[in-house]
Amino acid sequence: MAASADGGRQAPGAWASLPVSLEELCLGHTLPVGQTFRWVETREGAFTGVIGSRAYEMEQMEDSVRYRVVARGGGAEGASTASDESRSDPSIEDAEVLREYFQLRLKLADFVEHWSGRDERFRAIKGYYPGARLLRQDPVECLFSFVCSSNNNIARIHGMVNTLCRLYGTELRRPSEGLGQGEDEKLGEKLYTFPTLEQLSQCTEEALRANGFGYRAKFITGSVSALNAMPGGGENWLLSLRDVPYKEASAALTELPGVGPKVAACVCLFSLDKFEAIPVDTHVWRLVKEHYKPELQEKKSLTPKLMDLVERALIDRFARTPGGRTTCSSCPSSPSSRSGCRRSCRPRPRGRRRRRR
DNA sequence: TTGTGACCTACTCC
DNA sequence: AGGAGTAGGTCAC
Repeated sequence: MAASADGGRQAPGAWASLPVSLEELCLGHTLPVGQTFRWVETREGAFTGVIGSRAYEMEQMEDSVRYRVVARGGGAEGASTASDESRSDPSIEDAEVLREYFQLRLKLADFVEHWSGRDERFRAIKGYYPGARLLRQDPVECLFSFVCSSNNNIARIHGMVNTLCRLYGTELRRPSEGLGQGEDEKLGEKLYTFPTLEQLSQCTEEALRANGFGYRAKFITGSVSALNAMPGGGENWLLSLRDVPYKEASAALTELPGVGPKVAACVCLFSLDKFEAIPVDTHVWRLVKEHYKPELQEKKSLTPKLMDLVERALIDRFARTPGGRTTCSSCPSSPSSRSGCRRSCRPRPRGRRRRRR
């Protein structure tokens, strides 16, 4: 724990360590692959990003991941999903937030073994993507991030999510000594929480359009309004979807403007514990036609019905047990997620891929 | 039920 | 140089 950061200078946030191997958690295969848009790679193998009301710096080490909190929320905790941190040791809470976010209670090796036994192709390529984990994100953040994702690319989605945070989120406090000076060019000068629904309620379609959201502007304001109309509040309504079956949650989400089957699947998978959700995007669609369902080659467009079919095919292939039940309830990651098909297949033994910017 | 085009924007390819 | 194609789609016909 608490290794000193650099010889002399007192580090504002002490470094601590998560005892996980690269096979269990590789930051480079988990954070910049399109399931979250809140992390910036500040240098090789090191990322800075915000979870709830804490900003973390994380770095991939030989047999662990080290981290420190570089900024925190103010009095009003904003989008924090963690319980009250005043009651217990903040450093314990800091670690617990990470364990929950990275779902470290789930052992990735068990699932890699299971999928390897079910699919030859997975077996052949698994070594190229060690430690690619599924995150458990805040549903509000996840929803609005993926509403921005339609007809879009990762770099631009990243920019839009940052804009939402900068315009409507809460600025996080850095400890006294200016932390991380010098790496701020990539990071931006300030760190913000993702805005709460209440904060998002301030935004207008015109303001969003002026900030480059395009036709997604009315999706965002529309979804904010729809969520605000939910009895008990939109945040609670979204969280309550964790307790209903996947298809039910997905159907409820697609009622929101800007949320189609693909975005709903993303929100279900990345924030609502629906491990059987498979976001069928253009890449998954192509991959499935190429390797699993060649008879679909002739299909022109990807209709909701076909998305269902693709999803079922992948569930059958990877999650079905001989008894006919799926293993989805405990499945930590989907082998069909984009981490598999978008990345080159060059071996990266240390798992630290460069990202193009 | 499926197919089609519009929708914002930036970047790559040719 | 500049148009077409594409990027992790959704919506309205």
